[in-house]
Amino acid sequence: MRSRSVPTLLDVATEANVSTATVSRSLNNPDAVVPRTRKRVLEAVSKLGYSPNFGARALAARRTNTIGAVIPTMENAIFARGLQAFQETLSLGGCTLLVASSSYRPDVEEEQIRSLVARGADGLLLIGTHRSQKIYDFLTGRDIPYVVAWTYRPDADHTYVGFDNRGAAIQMVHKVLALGHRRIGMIAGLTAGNDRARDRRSGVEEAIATCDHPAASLSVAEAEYSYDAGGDAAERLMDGAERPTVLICGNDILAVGAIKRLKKLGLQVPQQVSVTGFDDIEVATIVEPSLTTVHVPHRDMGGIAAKTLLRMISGDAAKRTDVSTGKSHQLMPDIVDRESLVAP
Amino acid sequence: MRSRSVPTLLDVATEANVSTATVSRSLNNPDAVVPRTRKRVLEAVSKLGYSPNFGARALAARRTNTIGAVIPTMENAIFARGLQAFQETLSLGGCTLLVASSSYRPDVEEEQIRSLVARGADGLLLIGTHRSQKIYDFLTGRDIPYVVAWTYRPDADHTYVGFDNRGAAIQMVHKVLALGHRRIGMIAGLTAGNDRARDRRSGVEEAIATCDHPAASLSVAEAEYSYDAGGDAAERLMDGAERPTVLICGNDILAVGAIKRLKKLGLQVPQQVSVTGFDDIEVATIVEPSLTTVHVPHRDMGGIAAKTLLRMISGDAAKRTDVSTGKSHQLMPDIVDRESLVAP
DNA sequence: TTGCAAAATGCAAGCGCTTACATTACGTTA
DNA sequence: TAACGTAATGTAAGCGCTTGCATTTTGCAA
Repeated sequence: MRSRSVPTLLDVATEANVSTATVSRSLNNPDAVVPRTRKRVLEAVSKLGYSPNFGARALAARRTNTIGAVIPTMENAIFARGLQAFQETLSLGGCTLLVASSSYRPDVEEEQIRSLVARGADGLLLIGTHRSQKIYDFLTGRDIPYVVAWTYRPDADHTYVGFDNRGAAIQMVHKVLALGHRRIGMIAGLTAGNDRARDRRSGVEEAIATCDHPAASLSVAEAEYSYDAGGDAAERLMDGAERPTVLICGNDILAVGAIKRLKKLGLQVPQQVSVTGFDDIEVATIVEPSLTTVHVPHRDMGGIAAKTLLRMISGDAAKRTDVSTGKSHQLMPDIVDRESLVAP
Repeated sequence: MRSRSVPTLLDVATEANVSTATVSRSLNNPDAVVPRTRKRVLEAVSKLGYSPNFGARALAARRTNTIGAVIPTMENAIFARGLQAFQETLSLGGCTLLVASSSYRPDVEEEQIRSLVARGADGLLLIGTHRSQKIYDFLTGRDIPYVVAWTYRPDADHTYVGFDNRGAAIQMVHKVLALGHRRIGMIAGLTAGNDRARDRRSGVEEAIATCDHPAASLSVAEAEYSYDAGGDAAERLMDGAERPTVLICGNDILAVGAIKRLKKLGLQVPQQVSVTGFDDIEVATIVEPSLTTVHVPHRDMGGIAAKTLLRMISGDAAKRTDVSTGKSHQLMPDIVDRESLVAP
């Protein structure tokens, strides 16, 4: 039998014997109110257990100090880590982060984006470029700044904070080739609707097609993001006519799955087959042999994305989508040498 | 020079030549409107690219269909997995999930909880019980249902969806004792402000104190949630006067960190030292030797928590905090035997 | 003490939406 | 065809907050 309804600004005002305007100001712009009054207001606030209604505030103030992020899934360490940094930097800037995950489904992603915008997100963090133009138009039409992360493109279509997936893949191929490998297998992540996976795959394909080792051959298998799928793909590849001497993997999970399976099949890694990864998540150092992989500075990326977004939303509407305000930022991944890659 | 401002309900109404009430109804309660009208409205909506303002809606309707969750960190696989399932179930029930992370800081957590409530969360998912009574009062006073997850207690103070951390720890000790270990080391997670970690630690301590093996001894080290910290703690423990024959770890990350370090120090795992974990995250199967650990059904837990919350918020205000509506649910963890634990 | 500018506070108009209630349109029945 | 019940639509009052402008208070110089 409680349920005296939730206290509002007016209740606080009455309690403190001031107007609602003064209460509002004591809360949002303390300097505009004399200390004595402010103190009285704050007391009333805590006495009543008042806490402002966000929707009403957003409605009246037309600013929410909220940034939204839509990620494919929380179950992927690389997003988790980047987001954590993103959030930390954001809160330094006084912004709150709202996270939604799309399960890699474009329709869900679109819905989530709209939902975040409806909730008043002042800006958005998006993963990868691959989405319908309609969504970009929607965002632009509403003047909502966004940054595209985990990907970098030299074009000026969006504000990117990321790295060149394809370039890094090419680099890895060159390294593999230089060691003398010629029969190469690739376990790619699912490329449908995933530009990062696609860039990595096409980078590998291109690098091999255009290299000056005529003997170099490539066979590719795609696998969903799981250890088992990586293992299955590895098994399939090793069953092929041209048994590869190296397996280049689209991400560390696939690589680790591959290593485990190869060992189970009695193959020695890296003596008989080398394996490489991509992302450099922690498990890369846990698996044996430890994984030679492409290191991506996820935390830096999150931090820079946050700063970029903060800058973009603080600019006045006119400048929001301005190129100089939303300057893209390219991060440089590098290969970290561990044990899983050796000469054939 | 675009910036015709964002379309509102009124714009749509004008465009479709109806009242705002009709537009609102076509969107939220289609059956209340004749198909011909509805069609006209929907056309206007898509022509204008209208999308409702969430804050305004929440303000007027006093219901948001939103559930909030505050987790310690996104960088922990166990929360990520549970949350993913939580979200999936929630969206089946037509609810959206808002996630915030507290970095294990009580003050931040409180702030996040208030912020989620201010944002209109209809219900909350909280991790563990350890927080100031003030917060629970706040939630109760506002009639906001919440479930406490990742922990289960037989009391009726809250609605729990979780498991008995202490019980599981005790179980593990019995197993270790039964194998013949007597000099036991424990690497516990940081227990300050973390009831899960504390329960696991006290479970181990109690089980050893009350067992009927007078020779059994225990030394404990705490470590933050990282591989390195786990390794350091392992090293410290092995340097002690009574070198343990088994290391019981408060979570898998610590256990894996310990295994890696022990191997580096030239100790054979499990022949010279056994190691056990807690959580059963994927890396438990990657490390060598694979980890004997306590398996916790994280996904189930997320799903059940979501269903419980959904049930609680659909009840009318009077029943919300009713015991039968918010029935606690205890999940049963079990030990999965792998390679890292053998007789001394 | 008086007068005045500046600082502090109050007033009230919305922000975009939902919904109780009033009004209108429609299809039936006598 | 008239009268009436019902379904469809419209009207308008807020929901809780911010903020431009009006009003009051304050501090200080004369």
